[in-house]
Amino acid sequence: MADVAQVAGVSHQTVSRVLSNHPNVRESTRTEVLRAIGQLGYRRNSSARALVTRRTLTLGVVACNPTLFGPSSTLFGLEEAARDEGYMVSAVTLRRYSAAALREAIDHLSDWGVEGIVVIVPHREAVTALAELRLPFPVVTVEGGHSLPIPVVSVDQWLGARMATSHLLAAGHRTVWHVAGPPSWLEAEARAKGWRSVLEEAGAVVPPPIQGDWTPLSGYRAGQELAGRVTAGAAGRGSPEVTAVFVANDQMALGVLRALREAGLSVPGQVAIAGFDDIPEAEFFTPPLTTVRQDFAALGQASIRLLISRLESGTRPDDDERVVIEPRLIVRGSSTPS
Amino acid sequence: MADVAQVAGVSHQTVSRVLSNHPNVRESTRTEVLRAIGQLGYRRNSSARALVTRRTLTLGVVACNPTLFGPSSTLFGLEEAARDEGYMVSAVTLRRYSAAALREAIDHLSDWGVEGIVVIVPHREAVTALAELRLPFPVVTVEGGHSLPIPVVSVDQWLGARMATSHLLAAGHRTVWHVAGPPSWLEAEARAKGWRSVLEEAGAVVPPPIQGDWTPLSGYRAGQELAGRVTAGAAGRGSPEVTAVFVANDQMALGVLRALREAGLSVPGQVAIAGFDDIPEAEFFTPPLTTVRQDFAALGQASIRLLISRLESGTRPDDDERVVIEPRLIVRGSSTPS
DNA sequence: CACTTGCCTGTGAGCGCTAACAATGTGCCC
DNA sequence: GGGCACATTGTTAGCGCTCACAGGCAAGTG
Repeated sequence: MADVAQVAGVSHQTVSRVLSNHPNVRESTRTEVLRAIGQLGYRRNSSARALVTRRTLTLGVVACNPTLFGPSSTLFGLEEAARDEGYMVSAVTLRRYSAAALREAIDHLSDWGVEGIVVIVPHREAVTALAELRLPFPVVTVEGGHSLPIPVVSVDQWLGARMATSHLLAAGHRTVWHVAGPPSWLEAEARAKGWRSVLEEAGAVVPPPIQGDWTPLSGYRAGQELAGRVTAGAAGRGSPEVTAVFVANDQMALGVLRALREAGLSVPGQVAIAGFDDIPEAEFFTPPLTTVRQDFAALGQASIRLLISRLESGTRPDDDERVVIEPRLIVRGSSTPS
Repeated sequence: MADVAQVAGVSHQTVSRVLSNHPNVRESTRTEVLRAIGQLGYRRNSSARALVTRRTLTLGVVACNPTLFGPSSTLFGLEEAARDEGYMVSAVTLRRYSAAALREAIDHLSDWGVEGIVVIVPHREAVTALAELRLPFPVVTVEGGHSLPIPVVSVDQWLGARMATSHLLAAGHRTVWHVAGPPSWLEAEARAKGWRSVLEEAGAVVPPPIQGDWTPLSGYRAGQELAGRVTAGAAGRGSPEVTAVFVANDQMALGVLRALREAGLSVPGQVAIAGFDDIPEAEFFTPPLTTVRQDFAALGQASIRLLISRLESGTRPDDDERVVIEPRLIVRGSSTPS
């Protein structure tokens, strides 16, 4: 910066003012400084700047498996929004979903001086641990559950599950089976609750949910079990007939579809299926999958807006701030005869 | 740090030595300092440290659409590897694939003082622009093409395409059609070249490749065109019969499968299909998709290793350094009668 | 004409840390 | 016992930047 000042024939402070868009700089001086900057290829040192301003303009993100469509889309929207606001995003991924792993990830981010973090880990243990940490900077969670005093941005999972389940019931099915996500995942829990609530309101029998782990393989296994029930159905084993299934995510739904097809069952003829997420592939499944679309990018943007508003207000407003985004039911061939 | 020093009854320099694991510190002093640190909840200021050491320990990543399975998996492996080496990763995503967008992304990273960057943008224009930028820090590309003087880490796309094509030919097909990715993508080009080379070596007719854009929808359209040819095939329009198709990625292959099925064609009975990537869903397509698996996580790890080795050697070794990872053919039902 | 006002610019201090050097204490050799 | 090597600690000087303040100059005011 001293070099630039010398070339431009001004003081380093004037160079600083030009770079910070300070108003009180004569136009001719400004252009002269900018010329010198261009000539020298100068870039302001961010560390020195951060040191004196006490602002790193960096936000941290803790993400769970970012290989999945949802988290990665959220991250995408989040990064874009942060960049527009002049912040940098540093992401850390979680290998295990333990409290220790979360703490380690947050420590790592703290070491680099992030001003705030977004936690995209809809996992009960992790979020609980998060609430217990008293961190010296603001935290926002995405899908972090509503029972903790941490601001959260989420899609209404409960409502989405209700939409899918109601849609299936409305098509005339007596009841709707459910392939659930792992119980430690908050989203899985909310979806299961939504599903159950609709059945109870309708006075329908609530079949035992089948446990999956989000992967297509687990969906496949669940599908095999369901197929077995359909085939053995006439024999009557106390459980209600399987004619409709709400699967907690699209990947598992893919596995279910395959298992049913292998068992010779037609979808939606014999069994209607609905998923959750609306991954790009869902429209091209066999048959195209009825599912619940989540606006992941909006989730990311909202989380950044919330985080930055706390950062810049400086205040620590209500810790129970909530942003809820509505999901949308996308009806396709897996639930309606084509 | 001064506070810690006072509490521990030492100088700030000793505190610094403890934090840097300097050898010459008496054990009793070290524990005393650590105790003070714990008591005060002190954290070393990364900006001040970066300012004086001239090391930010931050790496930048420029990624194209990280919603896709490949890039996001690479990013995942990359971040993990970087963290193990004590670096932080800051990622920026590209909205458009222009030279200007790339420059903007890199500027953004530079402003935050990254020590080096990994560019995961297998796009011709972007990579060419990258080669022309003379950046003051090391750059490594993932799938950045081998024709430029930039170190690159990649899966051998050409070989992967050859594997898939050879596999289809070996099954007895006269020739193999190809649904290609956008020509501006280096991976699309390499896969098309590999496909073509096998056909030429085998003396097979090379059908005109059909252009897609990586999306399931474009695959679906390509599939409709192919289905049309099969049905009209007997009429003979100069083009060879469609009995096998190598699709440049799994998402498009999904679209192709659906279009063929809608046209009443059986896979692999009438048309055999192979894809590329091995996304988690591929195994559960109808039928399960034969595809070429890429080890994306290894790609990310290798890119970090390469980048850090340049960083720490300080030297600027051969700019044509290359790491090539072998792909693997995964044979499933879409290419072989079950 | 002195005085204020507003604009523009320069000066000096210091953000929190590490590198280099200086200073102390401790043990060992001749 | 003097001197040397070594381990341990303290002192000082910046790293490159922004903030607070001071100063200079032109224009307007009483």
